[in-house]
Amino acid sequence: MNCANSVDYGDPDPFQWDTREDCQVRQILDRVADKWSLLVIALLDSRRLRFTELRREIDGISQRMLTVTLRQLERDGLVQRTVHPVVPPRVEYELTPLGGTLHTTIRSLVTWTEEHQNEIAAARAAYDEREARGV
Amino acid sequence: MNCANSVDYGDPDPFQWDTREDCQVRQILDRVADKWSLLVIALLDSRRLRFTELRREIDGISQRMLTVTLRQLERDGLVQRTVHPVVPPRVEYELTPLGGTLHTTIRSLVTWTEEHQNEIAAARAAYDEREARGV
DNA sequence: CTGGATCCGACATGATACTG
DNA sequence: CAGTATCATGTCGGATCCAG
Repeated sequence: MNCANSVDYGDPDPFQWDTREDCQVRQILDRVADKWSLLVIALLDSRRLRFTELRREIDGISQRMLTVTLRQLERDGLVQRTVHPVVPPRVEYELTPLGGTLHTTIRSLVTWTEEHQNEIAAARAAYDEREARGV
Repeated sequence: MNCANSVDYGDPDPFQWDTREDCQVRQILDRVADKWSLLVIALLDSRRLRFTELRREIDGISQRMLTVTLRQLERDGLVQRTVHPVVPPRVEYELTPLGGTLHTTIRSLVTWTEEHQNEIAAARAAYDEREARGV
């Protein structure tokens, strides 16, 4: 990880990654790999969605968490928020160009999960089975 | 999302994803996109690392969380745990073939973050600046 | 060295009520 | 409709101690 944020402690690991806590890359990873952020970004593909539409699409998200998540994504320049000065208010969210590049990556993560969910389920079952016999 | 886990409620969204809470894909996403899991998988690239080595590489992780994370990854069939019956104990962790496929995807997420960290930092600064003026 | 078990506090999140 | 504010809570995760 090329980490702009932390001083050089020396002793780089063989993969050139900075796994230190104050590393900016790690902080951003926590943000974009967040449970709700992931879903919002994956949903907003070239669509503009209203607040309520997003809320309806993402089952289980509370109003508060949707608000918080959208604010963070907006702050990070990944999502564009557009307020239409009408009544009742109409606010639309869409990916910025930067957000679009992240969308691709996150999509591949979702795709990986879709493609391998059965293997994972099988691995879990096998593990639990071994576990049960062991105990 | 092709979701093996939940019944069909009808009304699929235009992108064919299942964003319901009981969706298996969402549960797996939460797991693999977890803060610590991400780092462990990203670090274990064709290397076998011992528990203590991992702990040293991942700054800020507690013993407990490393143990918990590794157990989850092992259960999901992403990480192989090898115990050498020596004293003191020697336990090594490495990616399974399945874990290797995930490694690639996660690496691309890390790479994205590395490449765009400056844009994000700039976006944050701009947002905070606007915020400060607004208030 | 590699954990398991326990305790406990902090923070993230949910629920609810209210507002422009 | 799209939030904000407040309060309640429960989970995550750190610290610590112990064991094989």
